[in-house]
Amino acid sequence: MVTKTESKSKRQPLSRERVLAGAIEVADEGGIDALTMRGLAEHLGVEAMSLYYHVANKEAMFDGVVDAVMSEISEEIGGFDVPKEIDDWRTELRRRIHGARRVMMRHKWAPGIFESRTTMSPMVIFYMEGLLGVMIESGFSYDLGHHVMHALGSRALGFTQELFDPSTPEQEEANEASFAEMMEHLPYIVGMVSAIEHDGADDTLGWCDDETEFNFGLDVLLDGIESRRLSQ
Amino acid sequence: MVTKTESKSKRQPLSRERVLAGAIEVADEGGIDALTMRGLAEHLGVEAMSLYYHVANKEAMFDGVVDAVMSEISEEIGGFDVPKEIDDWRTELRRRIHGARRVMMRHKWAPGIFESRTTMSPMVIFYMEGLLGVMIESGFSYDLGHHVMHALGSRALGFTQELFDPSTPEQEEANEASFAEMMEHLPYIVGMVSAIEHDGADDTLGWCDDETEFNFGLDVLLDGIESRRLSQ
DNA sequence: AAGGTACACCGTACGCTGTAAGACTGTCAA
DNA sequence: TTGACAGTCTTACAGCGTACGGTGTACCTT
Repeated sequence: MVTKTESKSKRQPLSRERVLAGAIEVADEGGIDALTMRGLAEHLGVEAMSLYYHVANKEAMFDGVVDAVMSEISEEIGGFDVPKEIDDWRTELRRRIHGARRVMMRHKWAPGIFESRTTMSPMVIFYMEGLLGVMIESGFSYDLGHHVMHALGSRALGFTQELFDPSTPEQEEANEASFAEMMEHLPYIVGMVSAIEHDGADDTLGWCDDETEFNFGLDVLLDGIESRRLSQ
Repeated sequence: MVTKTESKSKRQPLSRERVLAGAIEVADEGGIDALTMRGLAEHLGVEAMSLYYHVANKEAMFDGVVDAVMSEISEEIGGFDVPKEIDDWRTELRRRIHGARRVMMRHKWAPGIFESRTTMSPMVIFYMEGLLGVMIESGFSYDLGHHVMHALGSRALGFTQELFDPSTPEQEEANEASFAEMMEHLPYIVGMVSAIEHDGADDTLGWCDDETEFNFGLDVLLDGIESRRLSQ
């Protein structure tokens, strides 16, 4: 009842920024499924319906989160502007994409929500504009630049769709168990696994180093694109 | 009350197969969000809890649906077995991937649920075994084959992660509206759009022909891989 | 000082979801 | 006839997003 000065100092005001930042915190801590309106409200010391003053609905909140992540990428790579002088377009694209990837790795849930958007985030558009600008200024035709954007797809933002990555150790075990069951019908995969385990050059933890694989795929694409640029 | 012979002839027994087939029907008709346990039950003329006798839970049902879609792909391309004689590995891979893609295009919701799986579907494993087999029998090292599987990613199954594809005409309009607003800050994208609209060679409906773009990306990858195979 | 007004937040309630627990029903074997 | 069991349904519950209306507070005007 006697809450005159207390409530004033305690509760800092809510805002769209605080809602989005809180959403990212909750998702970082508990995964995307932990990000519920009620849960986020509790995290912010507020009631669920209060969020709706700053955000139209959950879907709109996701849009905002995507924009916030893109801002983080912008900081990471020092903005999206196209430099006047470009030594090597591949180096410049790689620099941006790897920066985006670092941010994505900090927020493992982010790829999933980027994929689920159906309307374009302004910040993503500006990011794409930057990539395209680098290409155009390096002698790409608009047509080739367009193709490249599609060919890169989500790789432009630093992530790929790894089919079936287990998020928990139990799932990993389950996968390996079902693998073991079918082994006799999988001569090529079994051969591959044992061949890779044998020399085990570039894998430290599991037998697939995400970073290595991402770079391999990116290099194949960029190399193939370069040869098309030269012959265009 | 007098339902002696009626119910017997009417209700054909439920089964795991009927549940999964029904799930695919519901998703085809109303999208993945329309696929709820209650909705599926109604579609099958049954109560929701009856489904749980044939399927452990919704997640397990999704696993089953993935397997069912993979079976459809298997039929589409005449099985996953590795042929004894392979003329050109690229042609053979393309044949399989395009077959998978046709099935995915019949079930537009399918990519989303493939991406959401965390444990591996047996049928997907067999599909991958087939792709890898084609490569190994064509002179790939296991190491290179492994890289290729990662580099292809979801493209191996015939779909790519197109960032922000609007699923409704309203969303498309919203996108174009927000585009128009930012146009002055998007010189490269504006240039690209007008350049492509200008000659408009291979696009019939929108300005991006999914099929063309998919093939472009796939060709870039396969070409780049071939050159690495030759120099391995 | 008194009243008006707009903003920020909250309490309650509704319809939807997946699914746990247990009761019913029909079919077949002993 | 009796029992067992597979298959289905009834009921119930907790959690979700969010519509609606109310409440408190800050500030401006008179």
